Amino acid sequence: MATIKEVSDLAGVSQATVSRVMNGNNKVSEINRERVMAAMDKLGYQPNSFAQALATNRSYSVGIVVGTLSGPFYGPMMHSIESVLRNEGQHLIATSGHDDLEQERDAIRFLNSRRVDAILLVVQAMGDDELIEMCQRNPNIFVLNRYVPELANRCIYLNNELGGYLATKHLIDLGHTKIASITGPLVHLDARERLQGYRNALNEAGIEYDAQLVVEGLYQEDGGNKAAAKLFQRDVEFTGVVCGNDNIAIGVYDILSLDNESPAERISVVGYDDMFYSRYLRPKMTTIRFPIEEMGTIAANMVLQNLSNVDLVKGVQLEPQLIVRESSAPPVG
Amino acid sequence: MATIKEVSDLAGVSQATVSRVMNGNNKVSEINRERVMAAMDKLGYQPNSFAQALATNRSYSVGIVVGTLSGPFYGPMMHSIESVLRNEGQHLIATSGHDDLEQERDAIRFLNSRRVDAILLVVQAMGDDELIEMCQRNPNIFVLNRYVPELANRCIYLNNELGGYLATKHLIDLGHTKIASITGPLVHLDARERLQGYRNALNEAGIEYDAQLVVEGLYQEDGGNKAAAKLFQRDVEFTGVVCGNDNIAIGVYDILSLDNESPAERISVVGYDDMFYSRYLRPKMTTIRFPIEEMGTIAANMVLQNLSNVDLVKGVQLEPQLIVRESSAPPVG
DNA sequence: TTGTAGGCGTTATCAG
DNA sequence: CTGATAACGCCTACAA
Repeated sequence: MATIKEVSDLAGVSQATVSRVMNGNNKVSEINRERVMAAMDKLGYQPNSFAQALATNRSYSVGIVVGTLSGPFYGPMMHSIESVLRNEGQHLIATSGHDDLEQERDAIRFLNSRRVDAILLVVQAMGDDELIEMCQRNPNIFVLNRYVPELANRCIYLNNELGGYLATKHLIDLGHTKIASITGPLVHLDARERLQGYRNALNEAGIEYDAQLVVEGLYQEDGGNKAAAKLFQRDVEFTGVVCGNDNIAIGVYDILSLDNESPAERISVVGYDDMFYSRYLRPKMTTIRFPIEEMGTIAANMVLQNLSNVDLVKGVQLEPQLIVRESSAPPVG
Repeated sequence: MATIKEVSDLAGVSQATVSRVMNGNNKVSEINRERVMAAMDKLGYQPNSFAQALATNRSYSVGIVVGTLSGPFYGPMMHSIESVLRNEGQHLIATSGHDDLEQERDAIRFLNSRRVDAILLVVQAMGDDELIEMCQRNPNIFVLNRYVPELANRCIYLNNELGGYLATKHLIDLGHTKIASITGPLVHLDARERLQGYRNALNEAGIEYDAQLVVEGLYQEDGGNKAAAKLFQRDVEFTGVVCGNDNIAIGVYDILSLDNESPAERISVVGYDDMFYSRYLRPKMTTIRFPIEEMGTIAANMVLQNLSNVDLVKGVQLEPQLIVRESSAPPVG
């Protein structure tokens, strides 16, 4: 690859001049500018960003560590982040932590040695303490989809309790009184918050909380099926189920279909997250929308602001929204 | 951030020695090694990869440009690529081209100036000629999911014709003779190839090709609905539909459901790609599996080989596979 | 085994 | 407006 020196030689000017035209410094004569441009063009010159970064101490890139590069959750988020970053001449370096502590650490190490201008963290495995310590060392770290009180001004997170409340309230409004809940793993704060929202709605409606109606499931693949099966095996009646996420809700769909039943007939089901495929299910799923893209956009903007030395006073809490589709209906009988 | 100099000062050795312990050079006395390690630790030292890359002319990172960072297609691919790369100490820098020529060029420019060790291209907008020219300049570019004859040894692609054949053959084997096809945009080579596979199967079975039964659709979102609607409005009979991808097949699902019909009852439908959500649909979709992850793995390995100077003699063609689920059945009557 | 010193490709300061 | 030249942080002969 051509270097600045080759360009300057070819153009018959100094390296400094080449550098100047690259960086849009206007103190260059028109004639020289043209000569330089021509030379660059001829050589297919691309500045070496390592050298640039070394000299300027700026990398013009921000790093993100997500759970996985695939999946309906992180994808849209990275997408929106990249869009706004790119508009400002920044680039995104994406790494994944696979919800594994060592890998998360490794990813962060990588981004640090890459001297990214900022780091976006969407991590599960790493504990609050470690997070806090890192943030103290590095003022350009932001935490997504997670709330850490000590890091309040660098967190962008969802009001999960409200989501759980909305889902439950929806069923209550439809007339349901026997409402079950299949939660995500309760080690996760968000699962606990969603459950709390469920309790709040129940409470508000004067419905007593019944532990028999609550089962803990997994967010992944068929964690939903297992948990749903468990619920149906218990000897309790219910006409609606509030789920920890869409995957779990799909598990309920599956269990119902074993009896040739469909959601909303005898049992209403409400998901959570509104993954893009939820609308492809039949019946279309009633769910809680999680503004993933918006979270990404906001995060990216916070980064940009921080980089231009605007003081960040507080984090951002996003509101979930109820999306009513076809999997919920008034109880029969 | 601490530099190598600070570490060497603190450890009371030269920078060279610090560099040696970093790079696992064993010609360092145990005592000095320990001193250095302690110093690094104390300072939270992270080598500056810009400086390293500048000095070694190696970045230990490979770049990829995909259509979008989100979506069920690119995600799994990046995921598998990152996995194998990471195992070898390489990192993935992901950028997106949004199927837009300027953005694709920009992404490539970025990766070039990042001096990535190799570039993986999954691009749509860029023409063959431009691709060829780039590959000539840079021997470390690979083309995924696309076949360019002149670049045969750096392409990893799918046997699309076979896929179209398998889908159609499946319906024929079930007893169907009136089989429609909703293709992707025929400007795309893969859509044309899939269509050709359809023709081949028909031909082999002695069924005459009927242009009335073929309609061109879009791969995205509701491109399927529109094309399906068009097909159903034509005055032709058919009992099976072979689709250009799963999205299009979902369009057929939707159209059928308007009449309260379900796939496999009167009309069988076969998708293409086996997106992960296809199994969540009811009835579960019969489709052609596209080994996306495998494509990623292979690509990553090619990169690795090329980096260790193994000569690449040929590209790789992957075989699609028929996945029979519930949306196809023998024709009734 | 260790240290010295030159070089990697840019930027930026400072004279001209 | 232009050109030397000293950083930037690290690696790597070469010498000791």
